[in-house]
Amino acid sequence: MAKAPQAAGLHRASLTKLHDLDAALELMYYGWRGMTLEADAYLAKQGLSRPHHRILYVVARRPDIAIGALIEILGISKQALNRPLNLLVERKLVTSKRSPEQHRSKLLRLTEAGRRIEQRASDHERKVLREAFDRVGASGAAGWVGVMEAIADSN
Amino acid sequence: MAKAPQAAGLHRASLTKLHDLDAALELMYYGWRGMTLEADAYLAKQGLSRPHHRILYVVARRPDIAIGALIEILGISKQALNRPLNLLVERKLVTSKRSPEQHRSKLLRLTEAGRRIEQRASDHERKVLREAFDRVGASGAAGWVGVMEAIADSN
DNA sequence: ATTCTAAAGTCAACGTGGTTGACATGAGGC
DNA sequence: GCCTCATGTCAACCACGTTGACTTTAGAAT
Repeated sequence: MAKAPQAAGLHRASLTKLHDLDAALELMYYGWRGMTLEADAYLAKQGLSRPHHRILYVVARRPDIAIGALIEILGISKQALNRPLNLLVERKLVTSKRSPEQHRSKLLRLTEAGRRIEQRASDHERKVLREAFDRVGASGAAGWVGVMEAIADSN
Repeated sequence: MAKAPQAAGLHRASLTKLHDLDAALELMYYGWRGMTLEADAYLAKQGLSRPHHRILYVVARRPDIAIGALIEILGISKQALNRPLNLLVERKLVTSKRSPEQHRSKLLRLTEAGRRIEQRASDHERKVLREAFDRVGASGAAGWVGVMEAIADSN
């Protein structure tokens, strides 16, 4: 976990389009990168990366989530979760306690520091989105949401 | 290189939203996954994965591209390109020839088989986009493009 | 012709994000 | 006391990326 992501892909375009939807396809790629670029750079400065952010993001929105539920949501294996989560606990960004009644599962929460980092990383992403939405106005934003929902639900 | 990507993330949502843009942020995540899911599954069946597809995609749109230019566009190192590209050449999906006059650089092209796989993989992605665009109509699609361009160009 | 340089190829070491499989621990249910 | 479930941990593996250090190839320059 280190290293800021590099330039990559340069400027989009420069490729001739073979199909009418190639431009849209590339926009999805560069859009994803555009949204995450600053956030990844910020996380890298903190010695963290995307998987850590995903954990922080989910735990922030589901305080007292158990490990098993977190695994489900992230869609990764228990072992894959282990390392990044332990790092977050070591760094005191996440606390892991057994609850009073339900001792069987551990409950995860963000510490103040964890909340701060989650917020800042996500803020970078939200900032990019906000500026884009502002640029195109409410109707454009609504269109974007409609398309993305259709894509997200296409599986 | 093998294994189809697994479910992961389940259904989107189920997370409480801390900010007004959280929904959009998650839409970007699930949108990217939604677009690439089928394509990745298809590629996995061919024993290929995303990096191979990126190579095929670029070479298809820039026939006779040199290795150096490909590295630039993909934004990865020469060594990182080497393995997947060699696999593609071994499988006769890509040909690599020195040109008559410019012997210094090799020129890459897709074979018929390479073109076919590139097309099918990209078709899966374009299909998802097309259905989404059809669902929201031309104005929604235009909004989507506007937002994505703003995001892509935000760096 | 020899030397210099640019493009490409190759090797080794490493980091990180995943995967399985196997096994240990901790705590509630019966 | 045992069973079971949630969690933790170890080892092996794979894919994808990185640097660094070289070699090979072939055009360019003196």
